[in-house]
Amino acid sequence: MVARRSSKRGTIQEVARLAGVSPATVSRVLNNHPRTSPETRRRVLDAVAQLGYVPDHTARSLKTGNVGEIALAVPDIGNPVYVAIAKAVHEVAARRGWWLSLISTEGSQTEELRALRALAGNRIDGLIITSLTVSQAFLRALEPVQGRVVVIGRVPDETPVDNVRVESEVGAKLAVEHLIDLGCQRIGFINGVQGTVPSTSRIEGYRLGLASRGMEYDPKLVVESDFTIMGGYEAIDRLLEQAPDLDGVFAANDAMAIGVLRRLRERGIRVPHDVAVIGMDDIDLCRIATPTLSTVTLLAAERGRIAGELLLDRIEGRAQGEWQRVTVLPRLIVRESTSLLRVERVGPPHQDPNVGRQG
Amino acid sequence: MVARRSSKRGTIQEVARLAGVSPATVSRVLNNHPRTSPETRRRVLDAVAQLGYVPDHTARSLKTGNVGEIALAVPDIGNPVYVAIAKAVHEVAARRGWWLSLISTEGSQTEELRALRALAGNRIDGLIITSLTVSQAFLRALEPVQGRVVVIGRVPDETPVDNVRVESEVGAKLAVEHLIDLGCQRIGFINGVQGTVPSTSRIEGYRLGLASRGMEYDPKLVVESDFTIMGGYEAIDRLLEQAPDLDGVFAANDAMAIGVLRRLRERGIRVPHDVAVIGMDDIDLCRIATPTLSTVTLLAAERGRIAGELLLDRIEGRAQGEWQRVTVLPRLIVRESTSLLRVERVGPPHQDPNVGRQG
DNA sequence: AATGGGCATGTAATCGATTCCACATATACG
DNA sequence: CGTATATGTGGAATCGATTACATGCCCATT
Repeated sequence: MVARRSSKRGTIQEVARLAGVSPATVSRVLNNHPRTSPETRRRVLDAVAQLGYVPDHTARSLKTGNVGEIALAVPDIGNPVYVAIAKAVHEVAARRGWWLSLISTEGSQTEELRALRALAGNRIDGLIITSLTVSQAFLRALEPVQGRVVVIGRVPDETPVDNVRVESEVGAKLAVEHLIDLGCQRIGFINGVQGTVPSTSRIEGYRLGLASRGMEYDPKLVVESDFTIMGGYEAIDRLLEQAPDLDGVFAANDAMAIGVLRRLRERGIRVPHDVAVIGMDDIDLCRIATPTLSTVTLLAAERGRIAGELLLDRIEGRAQGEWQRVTVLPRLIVRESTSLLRVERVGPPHQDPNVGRQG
Repeated sequence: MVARRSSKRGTIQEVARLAGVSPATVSRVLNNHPRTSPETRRRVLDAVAQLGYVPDHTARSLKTGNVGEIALAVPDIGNPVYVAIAKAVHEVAARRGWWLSLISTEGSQTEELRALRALAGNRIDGLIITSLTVSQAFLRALEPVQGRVVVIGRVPDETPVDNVRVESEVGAKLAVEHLIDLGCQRIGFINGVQGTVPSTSRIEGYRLGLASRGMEYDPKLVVESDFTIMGGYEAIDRLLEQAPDLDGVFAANDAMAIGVLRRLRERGIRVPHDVAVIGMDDIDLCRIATPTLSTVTLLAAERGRIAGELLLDRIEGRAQGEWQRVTVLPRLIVRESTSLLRVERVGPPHQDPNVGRQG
């Protein structure tokens, strides 16, 4: 990585010379300082236009001590959940006059630490980070950048950051209870990558849901996968092998649930008649899937918005003291994949009643 | 947008004082200059560790004249095509030691110009930009940043940038010819937002495809939509109203084609038996859709990779002179939505033969 | 006419690193 | 032993902006 700035766009000195004023005056005009005469102002702006001058952002940042940019680091920009978060943060940042850039960490801890280092080195002013696995190294790296970082996803209580969380155990519990209330007796669970924060809380919620309805936990009903469509597609085969009497499936996210729907259709197993399926996240695809997919929304956009506001409040100096802990509550969304259970359907497929609601 | 750097992480001066050397020496150690004694090196690194010192990126950039960062500006990070491009660029950037950040312009020209200004102001070293509508203002803004920008998407020949293109007319033509060769007589076309570069070239290809097989262009067979799933969903209704005798549909992208599939299923129209459907882009969803969706790939990942290499070759000084024009050729990918046309299907749905191929 | 205040502008210090140049010391060579 | 060369380190200039402070001017007030 070697580069050298190529096209000289001119400096403030050259603008000053051309306009016949001092660099200080040019700076004042460009930054809209109150005391500048209209005449000087015009001369400076003319010179700027003539040279095509653009202030050097690096020099400006060095002097002013801030760069006007925040970043959002997510494990995978291909994941619709993170896209939803990103769009929400982007909206907040734009409204409040900040530049947002996105960083895809590909789930690698090295990349996460790199993002935190970028923050420590003042490459950016603030960072919103969503980490799948909150390690000790990660927590240590948060120390030196206190007050400039917001974590989406649960961190230990004493961690010195603002934090946006979702009670995903509660969400998983809602999903399982919903299946049970529909009449399901044998509910399979397809989890994501073991050891990650989301997978841990979802298996916990699965157990809670069973317990709350007095049902036994059976390890035969649980398989592990990887949070992708193809992962769900192959996981349902393993699950059916372990538990052929299955009549409901809860997948730890919608992507896997959609893989499940696809595979079940291939195998001639009807949803929801033979097996009811529910996912989690409420991505746009749920409304496109066949049948439309019931799910539990974890309010990704809402969390993104909150994280954005928290971060900017903090780095704009609008908020001080106490680290914030904001928790959002999941909601159940019922669609075709858990409707009409064991009731024969008549007539053509109908329009999804949830079409048009906010994703 | 007001902020001030909060936590002082210390400066190179303080490290120097603690290590009992000069700032120059600290800098040399940190940048792995050849002539530094092991003893001094150790003392400096100890001091760095003790203070938790991280070099100020802004100051470093000002002096060295480059920031080690490139950006990719896309109209919509929610669009899988741009995600594919982003992943490819990210891979190239990481391999070559550059930091990549993503900018979502939301299709707004203001945001595109803002990205180009960021480049002009040395906030970033290089930029890859994909623009839906190449305006005069846009082309003018490219002038001052010559040699540091790559455009994905066609620009006028004389434009002073490296350029990666795809012959999407040829792609559209392939799709239409494929439908005709299957026996389709009345092929509808659902275009995206009129006036954008992609939509212009796709309607052109549609006409070319018809012409090459001696078929007439009928305006009744064309409707406009917006490149989204929901857009395709409602557009097919309009199209069927104008042309009830339709037996094939070419949608200007896969997202709309998937909306079409969904709506046709709701209306009890069988694909491909009654109407064959083909899209364009080859997004992952094609292999998940019911039926799996035939399409024409425009090689998004490949274009991203090429753009990344071109940009870095240029700003690393590895390439000079002549502006590059790289064109990739679309390929037809046949799946269920255009297979077995007018042949009754037997047995259960089969595995998509394209599963596993590179998206 | 002298004084004072407000205003527009210039001078120069500053942000925190990198790097050219000079210098001191150590080593090699004849 | 004296000179030449190699090596490690420090001093100070520098990148390009912002901004505190100083300055000079004009006009109002007494």
